[in-house]
Amino acid sequence: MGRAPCCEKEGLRRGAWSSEEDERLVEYIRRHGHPNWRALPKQAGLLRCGKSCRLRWINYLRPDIKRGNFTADEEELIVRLHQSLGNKWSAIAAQLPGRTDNEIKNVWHTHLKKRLDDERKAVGGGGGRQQTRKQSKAKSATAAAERETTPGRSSSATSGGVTCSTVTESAAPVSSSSSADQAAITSACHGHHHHQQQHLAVKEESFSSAEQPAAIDESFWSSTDVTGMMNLGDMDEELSLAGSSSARSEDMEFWLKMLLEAGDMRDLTVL
DNA sequence: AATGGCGGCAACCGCATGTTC
DNA sequence: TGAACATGCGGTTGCCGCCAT
Repeated sequence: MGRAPCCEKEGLRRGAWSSEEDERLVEYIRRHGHPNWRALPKQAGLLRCGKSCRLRWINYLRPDIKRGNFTADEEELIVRLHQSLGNKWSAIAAQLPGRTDNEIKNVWHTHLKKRLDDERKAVGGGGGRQQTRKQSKAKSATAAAERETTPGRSSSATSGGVTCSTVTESAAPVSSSSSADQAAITSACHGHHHHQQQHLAVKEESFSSAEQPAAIDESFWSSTDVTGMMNLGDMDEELSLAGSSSARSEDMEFWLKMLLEAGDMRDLTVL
C-alpha cells in the first residue's frame, strides 16, 4: 500500500528560503513550538511543506546552532567518530554540540575526506586517485539512474558503493569495528567527555514544544539574525532549568557507553 | 573583462523508524 | 495487530560565489 506524500506538492514553494519566510517560521515556532510539522506551514502561513520547514529550522534557524568554521578539535573528533561510526551523521552530530548532521556531512565530503585522502597518499603513497566532483556527480547520476530500475531501498546501498571508495569511507559498522577504531572513539570521547556530558541534552530539540519558549530570552528573537547569538553555555543553563531530557540523548549515551565498554573489552582481549 | 570549472553549502528526496489509533 | 501518519536520517542535487585562465 502506498504512503501518502508528506505534503501536497501543488503550489508549494521550493528552493532557497527568503528572510521573510525565515522570520515567519521563527516567529511561529517561538509562539507555538512545533508539535506538528505537517500542520505548521499552513498555520504559519508558509507555502512550504512541513518537511522543508523542519529542515530549515533544524539546520539553520535553531538558536543553538553554532555557525562558522569548524575548529581543529571538531574536525579531529569528526574524523575519529567517523572511523568508528561510519556515516552515522546524526550520531556524530550528537557529539558536536551546536553542529548539525547536515553541516557535518557537508564538511566531511568537502574537507575532511579529501584531507584524509591526501594524508593517506602522502603516507602510503596510494589509496586510489581522488574522485573529482564531476566524476562523483556523474556517478551519482548513474546511481540515480540505476535506482530508477532497481526496486527497494537503494539510495544508501548504491551511494555506499560509490562513495565508499576510500578506506575511511568504508569504515566498518560499529559491531565490527577494529580495536583501533574503538581506541579512536575512546580517546576522542574521553577528550571531550566532560563537554559531551554537558551538552548531550543540547542536541535534543531545544524548543520541541510550546512549553519551552518561556525560557528563551525574548531579545534574542527580536533579532532577524537568529544564528549564533545564544552561546551554548546559556543554552545549557536554560535547558537544565527546564529539566529537559530526551530519549534520544539517553540512547546516545547508552550506545556511547556500550561502544566505550566494548572498546575497553577489546583492548583487554588484545592485551 | 569574460568565462568555464570547481568548491561549499543549503535544500530536496526517498526510505527507515517510531507513534498513534 | 496492522494501517496510517509523523518524524528522522543519509544520500544526492542544484545553486552560487570564487578563482584560474
